Amino acid sequence: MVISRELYPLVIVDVALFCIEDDCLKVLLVKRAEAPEKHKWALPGGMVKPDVDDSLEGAARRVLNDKVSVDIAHLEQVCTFSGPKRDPRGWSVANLLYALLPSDMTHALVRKKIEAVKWTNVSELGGDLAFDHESQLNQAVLRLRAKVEAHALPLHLMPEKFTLTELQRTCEAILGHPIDKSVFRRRLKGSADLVELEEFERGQQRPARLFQACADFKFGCN
Amino acid sequence: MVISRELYPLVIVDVALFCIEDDCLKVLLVKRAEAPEKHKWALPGGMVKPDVDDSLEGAARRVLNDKVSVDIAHLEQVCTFSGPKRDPRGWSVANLLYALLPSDMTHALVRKKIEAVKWTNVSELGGDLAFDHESQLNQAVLRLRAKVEAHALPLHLMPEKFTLTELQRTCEAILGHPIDKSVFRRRLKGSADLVELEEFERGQQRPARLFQACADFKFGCN
DNA sequence: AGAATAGTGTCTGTCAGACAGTATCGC
DNA sequence: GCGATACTGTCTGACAGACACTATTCT
Repeated sequence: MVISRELYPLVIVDVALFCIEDDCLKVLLVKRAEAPEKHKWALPGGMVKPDVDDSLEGAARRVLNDKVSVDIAHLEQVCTFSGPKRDPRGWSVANLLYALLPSDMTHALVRKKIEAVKWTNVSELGGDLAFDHESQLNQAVLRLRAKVEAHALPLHLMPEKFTLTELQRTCEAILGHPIDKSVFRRRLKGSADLVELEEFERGQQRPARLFQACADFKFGCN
Repeated sequence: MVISRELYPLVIVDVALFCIEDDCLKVLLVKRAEAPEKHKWALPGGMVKPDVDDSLEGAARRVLNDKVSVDIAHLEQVCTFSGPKRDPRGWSVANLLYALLPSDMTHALVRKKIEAVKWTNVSELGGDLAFDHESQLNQAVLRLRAKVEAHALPLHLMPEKFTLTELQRTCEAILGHPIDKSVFRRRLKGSADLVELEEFERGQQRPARLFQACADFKFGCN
């Protein structure tokens, strides 16, 4: 059955999946195995399938499962890109969502239905992404940054247990600039999102106390 | 031509058009002239038409023009509502946008293609809106409030010339609580968005200085 | 002891909230 | 002068930035 592209827009979800690696904010890119934009790097994305998906968030979850076999804790709408030109297949609406992957799961990805996968430092983009994905990625980064600036803690990016210094490095990676240690820790004092553990991380120096996210933590709901 | 609803989602734009009337924040509701949800009050909205629209914003502008004959200065995406159940016609994606109408234009509306139009106080909703429009409206109000709380000035709601007291009343109507006068004015001192005029509004008391938005004002871009 | 990292204390400037005070109009 | 509204001044507390300081580990 042929659908008239003059009558119905394509509905797409694209996902910016972030993680922290080497104290840098990275985003998942996939190499497209099919036209259009074949062999180009892109955000993982795909058509919304009304017979399978229950919502845009569900579609985004399915796409991530299909392409890299991950289940995602946090998923959030950013904004929408639309128009006749942004996809050569026709008038389209791309719904951008972003998601956060804990840093102890970045190596658990399994490539499927695509040519390749990579984590790319968001500040070192080649500038040759498919479609309008570079604009999309910029919007997703801006949104994530805005949340952290509004004092939301990106705990979904952290492993189960972490030190305050690790959390600070994560926030710095997102914001793109250093934060004063005492300012950062002062803010955390009153936070109900963190649970102080009686465990310590032992290294080459003074051990650091470990923390974890509180049970009902949701990013962005203060 | 029949389209398989199992394969392609409906793409809709819904618009929350706000204005200030009697120092209250009001939203435009239209009474639907067609099924589904015939005769129910709803946000103005409609299908995106790829053969006519150049983007979701363009579609929203067209919808407002079609139903109440207004051209809108400020239009912004809020978020998206999706799923198989929210519209009886099938799996749909409703893109919610909001817009601001200057208070000296609220009587310029011309009803077209709909049964009726009304401005409704957002804090006095009957609770019987069509589809998920009540949730949508709540999201739009939250977004508008967040912007004003972040010190964006809702100048698109104001007439061309206005006093600081009028602007304060507008912000209070959006936020839903009073603001201290001196705090409000102190903030405005440094604002590049306002142009101080040499005109005054004369009334029963001491005349108040008039202001207007600066030439390149855009809501939310500080 | 010294290096390294964890964690704290304190000074300062900025700004919001609260509220009182002054200024300028019509009557 | 009086009422009403426009507009300003000032005190206070909360908090961010800057930076120095103490604490605890390993070598």
